[in-house]
Amino acid sequence: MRQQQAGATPISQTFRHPDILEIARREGKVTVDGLAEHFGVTHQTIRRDLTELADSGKLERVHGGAVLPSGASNIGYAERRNLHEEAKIRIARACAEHIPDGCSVFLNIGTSTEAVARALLHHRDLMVVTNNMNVANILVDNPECRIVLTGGALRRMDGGLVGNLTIETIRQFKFDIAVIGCSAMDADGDLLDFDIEEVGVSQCIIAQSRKTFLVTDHSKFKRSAPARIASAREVDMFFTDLPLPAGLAEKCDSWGTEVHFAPEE
Amino acid sequence: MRQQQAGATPISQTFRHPDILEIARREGKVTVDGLAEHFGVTHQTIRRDLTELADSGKLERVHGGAVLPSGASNIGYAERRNLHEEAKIRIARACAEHIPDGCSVFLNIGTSTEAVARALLHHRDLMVVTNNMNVANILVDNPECRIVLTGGALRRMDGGLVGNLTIETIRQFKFDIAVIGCSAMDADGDLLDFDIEEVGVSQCIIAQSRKTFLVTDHSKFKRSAPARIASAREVDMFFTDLPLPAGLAEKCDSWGTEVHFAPEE
DNA sequence: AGTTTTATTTTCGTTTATGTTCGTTTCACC
DNA sequence: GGTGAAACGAACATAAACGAAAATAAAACT
Repeated sequence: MRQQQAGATPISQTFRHPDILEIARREGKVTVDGLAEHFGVTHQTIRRDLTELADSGKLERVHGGAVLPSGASNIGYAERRNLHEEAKIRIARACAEHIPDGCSVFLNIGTSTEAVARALLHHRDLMVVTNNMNVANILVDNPECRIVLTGGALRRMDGGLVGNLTIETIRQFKFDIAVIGCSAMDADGDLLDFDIEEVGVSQCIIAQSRKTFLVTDHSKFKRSAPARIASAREVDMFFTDLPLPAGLAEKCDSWGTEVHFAPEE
Repeated sequence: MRQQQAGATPISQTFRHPDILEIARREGKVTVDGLAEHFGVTHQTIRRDLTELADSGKLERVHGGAVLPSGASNIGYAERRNLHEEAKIRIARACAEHIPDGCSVFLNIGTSTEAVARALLHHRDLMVVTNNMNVANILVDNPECRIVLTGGALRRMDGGLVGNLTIETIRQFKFDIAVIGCSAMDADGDLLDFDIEEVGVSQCIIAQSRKTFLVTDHSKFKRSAPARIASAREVDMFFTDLPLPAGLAEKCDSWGTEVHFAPEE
């Protein structure tokens, strides 16, 4: 009976691995041939090392060797962006139609708000404040849009700027419209998020805005998340792609929260 | 039997891809001929590389080579970036050699500091604070670098984040090294700038740093600008490409300002 | 001692990257 | 608006690189 090491961290800890990484970082790349000679071992052994290092994300395998990982950690994010992409675009377009030219808007972190940014590329005379570097990079292409970034540490995962600087920045503004996304939404109509820090930011944004727009695709209805941002009661307009779960629609109605569905084309 | 890899990431991997991207980012474009010679491979091979990079969205294919995807930055600035490009790269490299791994650095606005950012792509465990969005976009590719952006309004001209938020952010840090550029430098050894607001920022940076590095190419010696940042006396290391005008060299010497020339290769 | 586990080498069939050739498309110059 | 040269992509050949599995060596444990 063979025992297969399955769980946890299958990181084989060869003493070569640190050295390989060191060389890779110094030279930018490593070759199978070079390493085999350097350590006095077989090509096959080096290949196994490189495969392991690549599997754990420390290196990126190429034919003949390996290189440092390129675009860093935003791969998972890039995939998430493609998830429900068409729906997000439709939602974003509907949202953008309710954002008049010449007003001040906040866009927070998330793929949905980035989609809104893309939909705002032809609006005029906007003033957009954001804690999302991707939003800034997108709106650079709209020459009639003033862009303000909040300060903060850049989180590669999603381009977010996080930290206490963010809230301090937001306090200095008063927005016409806050456009926020959320990680999940439950049956009570509560907006939820995975990151407790972001919750504080979102709450602050809502407090500083005359109107609050929520953009969320239907997949968020099925998920849950630990931190509570606010109730949909505080949202003025809610943009999504599919009809709301039973009960939620009535609640929004009684709260005066306008629900807008982005029509499938 | 041909196996067609359909889903996921069909990005073929080769040593050349990272290099090609780096060249493209530096020069703004790449040519098939140039790359073929640079790597010592066939045109056909380069074409394949470019096709793959274009398919994955990293580049945009044109007849005879490839360019950076359109979205990015504006053109006037891109042109200025090419001015004295080789010199800037040499200067930046010399500067980066004096920045040890693991330290905290501020990079301010300017093409020269962006070049330094590119030279820091393989440093480890850095903490970089900047008021320059381009610097942030460059250093995203260094996974071992923490990036903090100051808040502020985005100035499209040069990617700078300007406004009172910047100084407030800087006050919260103490840097090992401040890397600053300037618009001009006069015979008295005074650093000058066109923008009065930036002067305040630069002064604040210098005050908050243990060491100050200045990066400037020789063209700045011939120009003048209205606002005074500081004297070269307050600079610890001065990186440039050509010998200083008469008189200035002696002054730097008497002030204890180390002058480093980036050698022409 | 003996046995199990782990790391490496050896071997071999398969995959992949690259160079070569050639017909087609695109560009630039007249 | 035509024409020649350059650039392009497809197809094929080949040599290098690859992964899987068995053989061997070296530790680690009983």
